[in-house]
Parts: sequence; C-alpha cells; structure tokens
Amino acid sequence: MTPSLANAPAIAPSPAIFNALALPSGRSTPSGPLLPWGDEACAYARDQVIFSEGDPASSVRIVTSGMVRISRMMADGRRQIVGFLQPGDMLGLAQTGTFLYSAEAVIPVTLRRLSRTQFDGLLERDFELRRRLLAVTATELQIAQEQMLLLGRKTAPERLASFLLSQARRKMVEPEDHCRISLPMTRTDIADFLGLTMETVSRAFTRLKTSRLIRLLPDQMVELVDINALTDLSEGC
Amino acid sequence: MTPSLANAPAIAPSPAIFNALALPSGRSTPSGPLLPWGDEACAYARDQVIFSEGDPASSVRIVTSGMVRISRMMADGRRQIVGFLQPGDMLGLAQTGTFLYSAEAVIPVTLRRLSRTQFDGLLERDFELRRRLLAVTATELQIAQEQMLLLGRKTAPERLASFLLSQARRKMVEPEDHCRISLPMTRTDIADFLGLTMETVSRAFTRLKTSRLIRLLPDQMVELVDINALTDLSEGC
DNA sequence: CGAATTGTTGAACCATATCAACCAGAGTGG
DNA sequence: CCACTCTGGTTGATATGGTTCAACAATTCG
Repeated sequence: MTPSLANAPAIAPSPAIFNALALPSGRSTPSGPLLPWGDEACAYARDQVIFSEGDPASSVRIVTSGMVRISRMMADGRRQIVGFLQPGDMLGLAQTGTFLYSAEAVIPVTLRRLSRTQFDGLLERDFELRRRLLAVTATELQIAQEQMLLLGRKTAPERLASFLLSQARRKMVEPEDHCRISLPMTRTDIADFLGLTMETVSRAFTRLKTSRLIRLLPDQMVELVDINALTDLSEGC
Repeated sequence: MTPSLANAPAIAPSPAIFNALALPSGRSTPSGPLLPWGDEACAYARDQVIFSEGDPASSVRIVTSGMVRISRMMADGRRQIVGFLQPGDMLGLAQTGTFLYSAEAVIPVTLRRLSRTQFDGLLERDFELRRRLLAVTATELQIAQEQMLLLGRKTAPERLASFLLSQARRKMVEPEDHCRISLPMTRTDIADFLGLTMETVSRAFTRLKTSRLIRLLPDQMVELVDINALTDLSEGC
C-alpha cells in the first residue's frame, strides 16, 4: 500500500454498507468464492425494487453485476440512502427477521442467492467464513462511522469530494490524478446519500468543475483531475 | 413486546456504536460473562482521554461503570460523536491496527481489559463467541444506519426526540410515559452526536419542555412525559 | 422528431449556525 | 458565610448555507 493511503486504512476495498458485506471478487477471494451461491441469476431492471423495508429476509444475496442502492425512508417520504452496492457486495447478511431497509436497482442488476437456512448452516460449521464475515462487518462499521462524520459535520462541497474519492477507491486502491469513475446513479440518489438536495449536489458539481478539480465527461463519467485538492477539500483543510 | 415498539426491532438492547459491542450485563449473559476480562479495573476521570485516533489498538476493553464517548475529529476541530458507551459496552473490538476514533470519559469511568492477542486466541477457538460477536456487530450496523437517517434527513427537534427515545430504550425495552433518564453528557456532546450546535440543542430542549413532551429535572435527569408524541416527532409524523 | 426525464441555474426563503449577552450552579478562597 | 470565578446552559439578534420554488437546458427514449 502506497504512502498516501497509509492513513486511509484497509477500508478502501470494501465500501459497501450495511449487511452488504463486500467481497470484491478479484481481490479478496484468491481461493475461490467464499460461499456456494446458487446458479440461478436474478435480474432486475433499472429502478426495480429488489426488496422493501419490512419484507422477510429469507435469503442472502450477492451482486454479480450492476449497482444497487439501499435506503431507509421516513413516513413523509424523506429518504436516506445508506449505501451503493457493486459486484461482490452482499445483501441481507445481518438480517434475522425482516429487512430494515429497501434495495433497488440503480442500473440493471443481476444477483445470486443463498437461502437463509443454508447460509446459517454454513455459518455454524465454517470457521474461516465467520472470521471473514466478522472482519468485513468491522470494515462496514468504519465506513458507517466515516459517513456519520460526513453527514453530521461536512459542508456540501466536502461531502461531494468525499463521495467522489470513496467511489474512486472502489475501483483502485490508490486513486491517481486524472482517474475516471462512473456514476450511474442520479443526482437525486447522490443527494439522498449525502443528506443534501439534488440542486445542492448539482451546484457542488459545477463548483468542483469550474475550480478544475473534476471534469464531467459523457456517459455519467467523471474525471478526478486533482486528487490532492479533492482530498484536502474532503478533509476540510 | 408491546405494539408501540413493534417497529423498533431488537436493536434496543444494544445501542453502543462502533466496535463497542454491547453485552448489557444482566440481560444477554445468563451464563456468565462472555469473555475472561482482566481483574484490574482501569479508572478514568471526567473528560480524561482513554485513547486517541491513531493509537495502537493493543487491547479490547469493556465499560464496567460510567459513560464513554467515542468521536472522530476533523483537522479544523469539527467533531462527530459516533456513540455513547455504557456499562457492558465494548471498545476496540473491530480494531486491527490503530484506533480510528478517540474515546474519552463523559463521567468517571472504569474499564476492564483483555489483550488483543488473548482476545484473538479466544475468537479463534470459541465457536459461540464468534456467533455472538457477529450478531452484535450486525445490530451495531442497524444502529449506525438509523443514525445516518437521523443525521442526513431529520430536523433538530426530530433528532433530539430520537436521541431521548434511544437513551430511554437503553434502560428499558419498552419506555413508558413519565420514565426518567439520566443525560450525564453536556449539551455540546449531544450537539456533536446529533450533528447540531449546542445552542440548537438547547432550543430544541426548551421546545420539547414548553410543549410538555419532556420535563427537565435536577441532576441531569429528564422525564419523558409523552412517549407517543416523542415517537411521532422522532419519525416525522 | 417530440415527449419525458434528468440536470442546471436563478431568486427567495428558512432552519440552523454564529455571535453575543446573560444566567445558574459549583467550586474556591478570603 | 459571602464575593468571585468558572463552566455549562439559556436566550436573543443576526448571518448564512442549503432548501425550496421556478424556469430552462440537456439528455434519453419511444
């Protein structure tokens, strides 16, 4: 791990949040898949609901392609997105009874499943599995803590910079200048993740754009032009 | 469980956040303590630092008395408290290398310790221990998710109502009207937990007081006069 | 190509922050 | 026992970042 990430510890490889335990395929499973996922691939269209708050949590799932958003909703419609899930991230791991959040497809998604009972059986037997899950859950907690700092104390531009950097870290351990990331979610999704409105997110984007920290490219791509400046901004320096 | 808490699921018994895995002494350990904590009790005075961001995480600790706050800080001094720990809550469980947050005593605290190596050994061997830790970590994630909704989307009075109710649930599974809770932390601490300023917290307290939802009693005690109204408020109804 | 959706920009507004004054209780020392 | 100070809390006045409302531009999609 390179120096500039020395203080941004091992949370980079696993940005999924909440029961969406990340096992980025290539990286952390040198010995093959950790779990015997079912062969059947469930497909979901853009914006299709995968499950809703209150649904019985009958199986554990892993994202095999696409992007999933998981969110909590208040009675009057206020929404907080608690995570964006990408291939390798898992869903419903911590759930015992019913889901406490909803999951929807941001873009077309495929999942594989494992029945809850089968999963629990493996958990009971498999030594290594439990150690890994515990480690991953710990990582999730660190990410959640980081997100609390963001939501509780950061300004709008700081939040967006933090978000862009965290997305960049999903793709590469060490984001470089001029690296490009894809943001398939809408401005509204980003807003609901960062505790802002769509308009504020849009304005923050243009601010970053006009101050040459990022460039907006076609096809939902963003180029991070000045990683150092973005990092400083995200930390409030 | 009574109807009014039917939707506030089994998260009540374990409100500690982040590596502070809760094992409320009386309730969840019918078969004695889960871990062989050292006999030596470490004591800390009010506001004393227990450890800081970046310190090596050499041992796991359990709170035996008092209250601990764990927080993250930004370079310019902005602070986000990510949890208040009470007797039975654990510290440093998820830490592998160094702590990513600070811990300080809100009021005088005593802790017991278990060396990291000893803990890891137990974790390696003890089947049941790992299952329990996994379950507790999952609960922590749910609480963190709830806190994200609070920080991202709730108004100041909603945040305070949510906070008071969560504190009440620590004491009793089902908070009743006229129940009393102790809030030993300062208004500034509460503000840094709720993502607000001291002044806003103070004003929210007086609002709740004048609308007869709570009463402020001597000795940092608060009486929750109308639990239903507080619940409605906390959910934005 | 036209309609619908998503994103951008502008202007007014508002909840909360900021700044400042004041108050109450707890020590502290004469 | 009484000033005196210190800290934490309350309240008021003003400022402001972000929201809201509204118009418009750009994209996507049928």
